Order: sequence, then structure tokens, then C-alpha cells
Amino acid sequence: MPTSTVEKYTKNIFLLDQEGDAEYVSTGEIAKAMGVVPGTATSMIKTLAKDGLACYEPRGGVKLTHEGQILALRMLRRHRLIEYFLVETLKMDWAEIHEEAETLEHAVSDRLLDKLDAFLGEPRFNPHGDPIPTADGKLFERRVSPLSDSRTGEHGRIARVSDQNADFLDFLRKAGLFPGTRFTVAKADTTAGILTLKLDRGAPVDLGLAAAEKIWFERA
Amino acid sequence: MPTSTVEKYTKNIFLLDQEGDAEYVSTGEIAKAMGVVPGTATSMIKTLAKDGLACYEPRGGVKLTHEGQILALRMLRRHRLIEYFLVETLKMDWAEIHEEAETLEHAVSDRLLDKLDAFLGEPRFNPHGDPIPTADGKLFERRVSPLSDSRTGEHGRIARVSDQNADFLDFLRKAGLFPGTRFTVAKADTTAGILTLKLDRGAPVDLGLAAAEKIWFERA
DNA sequence: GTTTTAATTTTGATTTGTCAAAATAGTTTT
DNA sequence: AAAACTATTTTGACAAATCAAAATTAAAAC
Repeated sequence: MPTSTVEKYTKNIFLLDQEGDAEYVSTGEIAKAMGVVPGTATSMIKTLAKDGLACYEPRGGVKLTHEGQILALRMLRRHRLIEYFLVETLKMDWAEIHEEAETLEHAVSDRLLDKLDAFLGEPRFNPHGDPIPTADGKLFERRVSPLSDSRTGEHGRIARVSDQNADFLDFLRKAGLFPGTRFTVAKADTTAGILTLKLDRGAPVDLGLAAAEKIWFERA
Repeated sequence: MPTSTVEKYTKNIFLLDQEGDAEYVSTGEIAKAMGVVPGTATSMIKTLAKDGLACYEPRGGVKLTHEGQILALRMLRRHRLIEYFLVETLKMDWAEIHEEAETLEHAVSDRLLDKLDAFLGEPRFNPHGDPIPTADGKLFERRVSPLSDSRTGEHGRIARVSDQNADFLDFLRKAGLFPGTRFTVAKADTTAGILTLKLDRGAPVDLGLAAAEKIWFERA
């Protein structure tokens, strides 16, 4: 059975791979995501490769094997299901659930997770709008774009928020921007890098480019 | 912050101390409870002492300090609250919750625990009938006796089960013996070491002395 | 085509919790 | 009181995950 450290590396490699479009993930990215020194990442990557979870080309990068992807999806499922539980059942603030789930995902058994899934009604998305992999490792993906790609006059619905930073989430909460929120783009000024959203209910919101890149929407 | 290993040792020392009536807990008992070799226990006991959680007399035994007791009660609260959640909310089998809680108790934050406590309605006892310490470290104790001390004709109610062994709990479930179950002692034969309970609802149950020592009741 | 720079890998050390096996201290037995 | 037994402690070794710092490689700059 993989150690919880191996689980963490595997999940992070999966997420980094999803994020970028390169075939391989670099040692540096992994080290940064894990908050360790590069040398540590190198040595753990070798461990993953030895365990059959990743393919490793020295100085070329890392790619998960099929087995590695299965493990990563299992961890992602745990993480997101737990997040859903923390917000929907325990009414915890969505800014504090990521850290909590980060620990818990390594501590719950498969049996518990199945029971939790049933109790929650087999939700499809976590509170940040990320899809929850199914028990057999399927990951629903929607056609979504970052708000930074939207144009003036477009209608849509917030789909997901791809940054778990507590301050950022707090800002969104105060602005009323959650997965599901409907809006119209009042003005998209790409030169100035400012976007104004008119919410179907609630006050208008101004967003900088950096923020707009982290918020994804589905076109109406 | 204590490591989860330190938390485990501290909790076990507390439980062993509650069990027996000696002032000190021995290294051997601790090693057995933790499932480690005696030498390992010795070295961890020294760590606890260094951290101010326990008093250690070489070859004399171990006793928790006040600080150690606080930590132990905190862990016991976590453990039992989680067990309550697993049975009452997730409908897990009571024979499998102990192991699950054993892992989870080290992974939940104080904030989560408070939310969980509120969600569950601040229960006082776990599914095995053990009292759940309050947030400020108080432990309600009831006047209970083991069934092995009961006499023919006595009425009572099962209060707690002091053995988490899955097979034993399964036997109790099949027999209908849960905390709360009302009964009359049909026959207590101390010489033969056999006890027959007539349940208020359900078939009579025969118990050996070993089993009767692990089931505690409140006199009606 | 060198030189410089940046990323990566190696090497050696550290911490935590563990075991195996030898040494020691207390208790019983004889 | 000496011998034997039992519990405990000590010692030395190990695996996992990490860091610091030196060595290497590849790419970029000149």
C-alpha cells in the first residue's frame, strides 16, 4: 500500500499534468507543488517509478503510468467528496476545507468513502465546482473556459474556481461568486485587464485578469 | 504539536491506567497495547517524559502528567465522537468503526470536531456506551458494574461494552445486546461461570464469564 | 564554440519510529 | 545466598522522507 507521501506526490503530478499541456511534468514543478527542495522531489520521483506509478526520464520529466492515474483519481475522489461533506453537511467555510481535506483524504478507508458517497447522494462536483471522479475512476469534464476568455455581453454560469487560496475564496464569497452563479459580462476590457460582471442577483463585480484566469464558466 | 504516534501512546496509557487500579502503568502493558516490542515502548516513553506528557520511573512505570491527561482526553473525545458519527450518520457496522476511528482521530482538526459535535447534537456516549469527554475535558462517569458481578433476578440496562474486538461485537449484535438494552438476570451461576439474561425484547442470551466481564450495566 | 546560467541530480546528514539482540535489574526459587 | 527467571533497558541498525550543499547537465547567451 502506498504511503501517504506517495499518494500526495501522485495526486499533485496528476493535477500539474492536467494544468499544463506538456507531456511531461518537471521535477521543479513537483517540488514547488509539494513544498520541498528539488532534490527531495527527484528522490521521491524515483520511488514512484520503482513502485510502477510513474515513468521517469532523468532530466526529461515525469508522467504517471495507468496505475498512477488510478491512484491519483482515487485521491482526487476522496479529496473532493470530503470537501463536499465539509461544506454541505458540516457547514464549514469553503475557504478552510481544502487544508482539512488534504489531511483527511489519506485517513479514510474505501468502505467509509462508499458510505459517505451514499450519504451525500453521490454528488458530481465539489464546492469549488471541480468534478468528483466516480468510484470506478471516471472523471466528468465540462466544456468550460476561464473568465479571462469571455467577451462583453456574454451570458454564463460560474463552473469552477481553480485556486484554493483562502483569501481568494473569501473574496469570492463576499462578491457572491460561487459555482452556479449566473452572470452577464458587462464589460471585458482586455487591454486594461479588467472585467466587469453583472450578476443575475447581487451587485456587479470587477475582476483583474489574474483573478479572471482562475474562475471558469460555462456559456449559457 | 505532538506527532500522531505520541498521541497514540498517550491515549493508550490513559486507557490502561483507567483499566487497572495500580498507580503506574508498566512498559510491557504499553508495548502490548501499542503492538510494539518493549524496547520501542521504553524509548517512546522517554519521549513522552521529555515532552512533559508523562512521568517516568525507570523500571517503575509511567503515569501521565496533567498535560498528558488533557491530550489523552482530547484524543478520546475525537475517537468516540467519530465512532458515533460513523454509526449514526453513515450507518457503518459497529464492529468496523473502531479501526476507522483509530486513524481518523489523528487527522481531524479542532474546528472540524466542533462542527461535527454540533451536527451530531453533542452526544454523550459513543455506540459502545463509552462516555465522550466534553470539549473542556470533562469525562462523565456512570455507576456501572460488569455483568459478571450481577446476581440472579437483578434488572438493568446495558451501559457499555469494553472490548472493541470485531468478532465479539458481532456476537453481541446477533444476540441483541447493545448499550440501552434492558434485561433481567435469569440465572447467575458463578461456580459454572455462566450467566443467562432474559432480554425485555428478544431471545434469552447465555454468556460465559469472560464475556460478562466485558459488558457493563446500570442497575435499574 | 565557449561561457554563463538555470534546472536537476547526487551525496551525505538528520529525524522519527521501529526491531533484534545483548545487557541489566528485580524477583522468585531453590 | 546463589541460581534462575522475567521484565526492562540499552545498543546498534534500518527505512522513510527530508534538507543543505556540491556536482552535473542542458540550454541560453555571447
